[in-house]
Amino acid sequence: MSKAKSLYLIDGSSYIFRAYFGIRQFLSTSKGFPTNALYGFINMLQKVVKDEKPDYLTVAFDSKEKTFRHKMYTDYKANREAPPEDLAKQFPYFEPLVQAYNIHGVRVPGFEADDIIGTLAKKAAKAGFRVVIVSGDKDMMQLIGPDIRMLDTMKNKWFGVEEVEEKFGVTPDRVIDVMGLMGDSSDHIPGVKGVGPKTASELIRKFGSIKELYERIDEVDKAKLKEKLVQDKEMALLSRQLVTIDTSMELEGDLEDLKFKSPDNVELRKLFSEFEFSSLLGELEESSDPGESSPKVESRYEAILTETDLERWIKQLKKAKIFAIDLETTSLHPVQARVVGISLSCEEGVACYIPLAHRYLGVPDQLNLDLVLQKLKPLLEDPQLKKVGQNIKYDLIVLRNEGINLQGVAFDTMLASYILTPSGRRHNMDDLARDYLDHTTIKYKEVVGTASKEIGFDEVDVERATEYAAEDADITWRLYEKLSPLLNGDDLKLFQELELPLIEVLAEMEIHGMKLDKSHLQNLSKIIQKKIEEHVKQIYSIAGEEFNINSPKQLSVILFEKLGLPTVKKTKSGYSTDISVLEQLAAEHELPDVVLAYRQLGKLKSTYVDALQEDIFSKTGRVHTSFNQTVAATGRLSSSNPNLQNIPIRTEMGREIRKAFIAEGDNHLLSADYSQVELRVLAHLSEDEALMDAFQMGEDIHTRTACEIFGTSPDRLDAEARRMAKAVNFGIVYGLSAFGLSRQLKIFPKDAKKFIDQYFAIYKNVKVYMEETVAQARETGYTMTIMNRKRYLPDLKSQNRQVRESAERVAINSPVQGSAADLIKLAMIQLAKKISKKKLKSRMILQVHDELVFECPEEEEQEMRALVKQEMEQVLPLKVPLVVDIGWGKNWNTAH
DNA sequence: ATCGCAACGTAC
DNA sequence: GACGTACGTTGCGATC
Repeated sequence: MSKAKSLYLIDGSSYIFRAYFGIRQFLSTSKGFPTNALYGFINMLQKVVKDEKPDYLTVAFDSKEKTFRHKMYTDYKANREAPPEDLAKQFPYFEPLVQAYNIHGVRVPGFEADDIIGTLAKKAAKAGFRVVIVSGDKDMMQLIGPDIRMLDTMKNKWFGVEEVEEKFGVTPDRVIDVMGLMGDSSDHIPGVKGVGPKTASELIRKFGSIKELYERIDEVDKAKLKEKLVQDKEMALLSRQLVTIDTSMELEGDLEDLKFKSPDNVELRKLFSEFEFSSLLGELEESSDPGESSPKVESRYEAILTETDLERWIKQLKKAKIFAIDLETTSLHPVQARVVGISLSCEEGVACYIPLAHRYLGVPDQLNLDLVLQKLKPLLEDPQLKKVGQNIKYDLIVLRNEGINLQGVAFDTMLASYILTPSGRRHNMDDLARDYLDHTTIKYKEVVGTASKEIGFDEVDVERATEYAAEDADITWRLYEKLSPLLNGDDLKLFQELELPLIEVLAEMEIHGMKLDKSHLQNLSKIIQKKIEEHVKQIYSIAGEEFNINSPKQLSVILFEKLGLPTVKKTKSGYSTDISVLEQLAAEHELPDVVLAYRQLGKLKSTYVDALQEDIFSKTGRVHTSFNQTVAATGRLSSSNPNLQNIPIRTEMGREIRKAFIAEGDNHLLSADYSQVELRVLAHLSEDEALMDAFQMGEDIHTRTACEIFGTSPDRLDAEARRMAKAVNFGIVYGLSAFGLSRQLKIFPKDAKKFIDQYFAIYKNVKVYMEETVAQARETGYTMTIMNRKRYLPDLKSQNRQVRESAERVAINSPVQGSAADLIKLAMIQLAKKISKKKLKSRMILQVHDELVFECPEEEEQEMRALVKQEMEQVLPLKVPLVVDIGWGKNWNTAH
């Protein structure tokens, strides 16, 4: 332990930008003042103060004026865009903040933070300090030496002489020469054109410096390179000067001024409350409690390589009754993943990693996979021993492949976070650890290697794998301890009664998968390809030239420049060519219709015919989607890899694609879908007499609405009127506007408004309900579903009308969409239970929001028809009946 | 080569 | 700008 006093030099300006761009979540005060950069900056400061306990500390800021570098080179930092407005607003508060921490802040006109830091670093190192530069900027690496190191708090990375040599291939004092040659695009430093980091480093290693390089330029053997170097000689010399940090500035005062005292809590409290940082305020109160400061958690991670150690852990876990588990595997796709290692934790800061299938030269002796699984199996299958995981559905599926039926799943940190805050944040472990534990995790990418050469986890060094994997279990455990007290009341009920039991149901569905008829898809591909080629020919001939029809940009040129068609709608970067635009243009020219036909076929072919085949497991001929439980803000599920929730159905060709979704062997598919479930939910929630009546009488809701709006009887109703009423019915749930409806129906906004007014005149309480829902959400901050699923909508208070109105539509839609999601999820759990209890061979295989698909043996048809209908319709007693339509067939098209 | 975003289109 | 919730493909510019 060195006794030298430590000096930490923080690169303030760079951190302000990094904090702003690093915190994706938009933070603001209730008045809408942005605070995300301030928050990130404070986090960094706290981290340095708490973790590093510096003896001396200063924050350096860039000069507000142009610096001496601008005078040397007018283009310096020329491609820096002006800071975003949100960020600029926060600028004035950083210096007061630093002051409140009782930290000496420095800003010198005409100089950058780098120069201040460089000057202080050299001075302090000379005076015997241990210096740490807190920054992420590679420019700073030229300053590193035996007594000067660099810390990047955001990446939790330390840089010493060795790390610099690793990065630049040269010692720190030669970094400026390397950078002079390679330039720095972010600061608009040119360097030598065509010379990148690799070449630059090689050259400096050979010649020692730029000066030497040009003196011995004839020794450069590659002619091209030599030419480039000669051409840009001046630029190289100038660039070197530009990247050179000034270490001999005249600074007022002396090092003793930088001594770190304790923060001025009164000032800090003022600022934190002004920024509305309630969690920071809370910490402030805690820390000012004398004698109660909790020590930082020391983590103890170990790799398990002997049976003795394994037994010791098994004993611990049994004693704990609940533990966190996390698997490392060979694949992101759980159905084909094999276990590489298992990590476990049942105490904060303590975790183990059991490497099982690491394979690389010199790998230490690992415990046998089967042996370990056999030893752990009784624990994992014991429902009394509770398990905690982060996205534990994944681990459940992988373990199932290894013959283990995980029981006793009591907590999923990802799911808990989703219940608490379904939207506006990510639920992955890295983000959760950062936000709830203020801990920066080791990133998976950092372990499996850099972009270009990524290795499998089984090739990762056991020591490194342990650091990473054990941390995952530790963090999962700590998140469990943090989140479980936050999850209470309605949230806890929803979690325990709906989302947790659903995990296993979804896992079974994913494991089972759905059979696809590959040869049918291959045939379709050929047929569609032919049609596409015909369309392409026709399009080229009409356009008079060949171009990429898939490129909206190129298509725009043809439509709007060459053919001179009128522009209808703009996108961010040009003119829109989407479906509504092309339909409108079809009246003026023959091309748009062909493009529309081409687009439709192209979409179907690329996404649903060709790409889908890639997802078929060749062994079984089945696809295994992932049902994500923590993505949709309303509580719906989502499906990916492949997405089976948006398989076409509306067009003839779409239905052809559905025919490729088949049942295995003699089995059949049973499809059960809720009829008008969202409108029924709306009737229930609003208790609107007319709407409830329509459903209670078993009427066709679109026909009923049409008759009411147009004042006719069902037998005299024309199809057109019913179509419009249908659009109104659908639109209502989304919070539609007269303008939106008019565009959809291609009628005048005036007429659309009439329809909407008519609608609300009939369904009076629907309007009342919507207004009340928005008002209540504004009051409480969130909307709620039938099962008390919350969705927070801070934008309801936005000053920006557009933002606010959008939030209001969300407030109207979320309870309806979310309640429908609750209903079907509950039905899924109950159905799965019944199917298992009755020992049926039928399997639930898909959920598409209001539809469930089962794969059934023929002899179970009658029983399944009755069971599914019964369970879905009676899932919860609503004020209107729920109706389920059942279909049966060999493929999804005929079953639906 | 790889990444990230925009535009578009499919479903409910 | 104007109607909610998702995911995947393609093009294309930026980055390495």
